[in-house]
Amino acid sequence: MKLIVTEKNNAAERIADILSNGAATADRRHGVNVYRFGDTRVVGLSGHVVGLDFPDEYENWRDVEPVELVDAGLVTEHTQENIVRTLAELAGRADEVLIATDYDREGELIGKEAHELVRAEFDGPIQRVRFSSITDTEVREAFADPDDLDFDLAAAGQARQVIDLVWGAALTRFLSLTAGRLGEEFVSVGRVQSPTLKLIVDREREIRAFDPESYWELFATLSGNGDSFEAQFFYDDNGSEAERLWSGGRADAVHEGLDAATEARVSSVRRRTRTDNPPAPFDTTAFIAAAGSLGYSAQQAMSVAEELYTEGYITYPRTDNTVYPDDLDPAALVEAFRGSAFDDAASYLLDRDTLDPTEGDEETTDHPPIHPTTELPARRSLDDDEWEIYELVVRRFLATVADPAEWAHLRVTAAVDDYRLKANGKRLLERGYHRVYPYTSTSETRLPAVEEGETLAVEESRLEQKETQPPRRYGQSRLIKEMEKRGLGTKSTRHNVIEKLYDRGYVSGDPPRPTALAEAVVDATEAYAEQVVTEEMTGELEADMDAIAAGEAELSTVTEASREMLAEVFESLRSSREEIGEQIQESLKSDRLLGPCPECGDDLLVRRSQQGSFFVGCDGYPDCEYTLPLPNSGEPTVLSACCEEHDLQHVKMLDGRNTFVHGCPQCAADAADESNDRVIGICPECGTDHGGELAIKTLRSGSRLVGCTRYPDCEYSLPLPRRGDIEIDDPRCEEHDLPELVVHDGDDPWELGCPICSYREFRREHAIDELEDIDGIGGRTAEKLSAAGIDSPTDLDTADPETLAGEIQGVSADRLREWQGELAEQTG
DNA sequence: GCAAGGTC
Repeated sequence: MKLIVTEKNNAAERIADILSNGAATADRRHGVNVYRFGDTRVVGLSGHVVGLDFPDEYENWRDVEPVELVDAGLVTEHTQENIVRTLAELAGRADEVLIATDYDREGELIGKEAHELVRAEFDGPIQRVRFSSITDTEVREAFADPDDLDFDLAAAGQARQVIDLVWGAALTRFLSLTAGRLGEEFVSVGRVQSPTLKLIVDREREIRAFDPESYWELFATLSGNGDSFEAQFFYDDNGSEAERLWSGGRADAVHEGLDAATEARVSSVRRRTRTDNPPAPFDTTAFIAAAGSLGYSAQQAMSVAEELYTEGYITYPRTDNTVYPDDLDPAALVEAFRGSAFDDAASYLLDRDTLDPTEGDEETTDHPPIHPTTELPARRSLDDDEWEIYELVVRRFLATVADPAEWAHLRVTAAVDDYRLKANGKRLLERGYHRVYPYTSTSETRLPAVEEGETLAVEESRLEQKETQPPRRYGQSRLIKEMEKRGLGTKSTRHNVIEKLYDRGYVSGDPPRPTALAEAVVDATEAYAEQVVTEEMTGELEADMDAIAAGEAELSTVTEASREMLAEVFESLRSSREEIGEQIQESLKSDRLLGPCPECGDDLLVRRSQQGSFFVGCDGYPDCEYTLPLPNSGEPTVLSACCEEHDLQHVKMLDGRNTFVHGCPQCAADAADESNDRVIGICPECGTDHGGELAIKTLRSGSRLVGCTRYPDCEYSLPLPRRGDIEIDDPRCEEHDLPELVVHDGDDPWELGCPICSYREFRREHAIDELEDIDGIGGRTAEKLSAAGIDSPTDLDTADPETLAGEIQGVSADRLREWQGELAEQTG
């Protein structure tokens, strides 16, 4: 039997399909897919199936000195037992084994792991095949000419594993122990995460140190032939054009001059056409950036893309490649979109003579750029996010084979006495790729047609005082680009690293802002282990890995030298242990510090109750028991803005799209204490028995609700929006005999209606959203389920498929059972 | 429980 081992299931399936001319069938063995055709079996790993770790005796953080990890031996352990067992069983029956993992360094190491697992059961030939993308020709050619595994290249990957583990674990434990942070909230350090964090912290320091400078800009409205346009004053500054004036006196003088003038003479008109080339194919970084401008975080964008990939609608989303492989036939792929939701774009493109795809700078050997496959999803089989991302990938592909756009640029300069004004206009001449790719701006700036020498009227002039701005914080996609530029992380890990910084409490908000903890950790690491907080370590590691791969250095020599360096770091850390610990602890406190306690003058801090909810409490506890509540949604973060009345810093609740500023918690509590409940009707729960009434209430946490006046004896309540004035309107709901509520927040009043009806509708929509998250359930089906009384995934899970199928048209009991299974899998 | 790298 011939055994083929790939890096992932998806690759196994496709390779089996190609080599068997579509005849392969799948079996499951210990929950692992094994593809079979003739005498061949193909099995996919799941990336690394063995992991590197310290032996058990190093497990306890308190009992082991971190420095002991520096020279500790390492052991490998199986991390995917089912796959390892399947592989071993297949190897036992094989008489030929081919390793077909990805064609890159990490793939070679994964291949070596498979090699060792196979070798334990089998002593025949084990060979390696390499192909740059899983396409018919490439795969066939690779299998016709197998090679040997490159153990040097795999050893280069092992060097990375060892060095990352030893440095990361030893320093993470050291900082966590010195700061007294053990358990879930440890203080982590790593070769990739720490330099990334330093990027964010350094930028924040620049922003803080920034000293804004005033400057002035001048504008004038010019008109001629019944048309008017805006022009800006400019002057010559040592041979280059400048618009900003740095002296207020000079700005006033120019303004007076322009104000006094009535006429401007057009001194030049310059027309140029500009070619606007279509974008390069998507690699992971460019994809994340494009999805980012649609509002997706890096992590969200990748999760959706991975889902689309697993379903077979797009190619592998983790790639650095920006050049389509030779055997991608662009015309055939465009043709596949005829008659689809992208028919217009596809037909337009197929009317061209040639479809010549763009290329980016990077051509790699493991995966093609991200593009759609010829398998098209039905709109209703995807949820809104999936469809939006799918459409982005499709349109990006279509854009790469479309024509360039053409712009007409027009520049007009005019003279007013000795002063000069300019205006720039642009018009889209040829839409080109913008026809199929609506994500980049095509907004035009129109200027009227004016001729050189023409006289225009000066309608009005304007002086604007401005200030220079500090550098901007890195957004997530910008951060990923910076990481890529510096060689930090890989296409598969960069977005996870950013997510990790959030999880560790190093950054919050979007764009990510560093916490005081992050600054303290970067400070401490810069002082004692500079290598790990700069990209220098990655650079040196790359060089060492290249040397190992080229056979010029030994794995053990490289890791020994690295351990030696780490030992020196620990030498210098030893005497500063207490100082570092105090600094980190202080930073942790300052991240939560609001201001003085009104009762005892000690510090008020954001704290967390044993139940996990946040509140404001005094550092003097238990001597001082002063507390203030916080809203019950989101994670609190302390802002720099401060309440003048109470000297407490404002609090913001971070909760994705539902993020809001809570403000001063003392003010919120005071406002609630001063507000009166407004009775609007009878409590539906206890009104008839105990005379409970429903009232609009404001809680000390800032939340508002419609609740029973007999609280806490009756806990009936309905949520109300946090912001805006609530008006009680005249018409009453017939069903519930309650008034309709109107929320005034901003310009448009929001008619909330009867609070019971409105909450019921909110619950229904929420239920539909949740049901749609189950694989295989589209928007329509979710609505049907909801109409049949399924209010949540739990309801679906406990429903009897036969009964429910009888109530919903077009949904069989079998499909319901399928979804129940899916649900069980998704919720684990 | 530590890292970073695969993959889901």
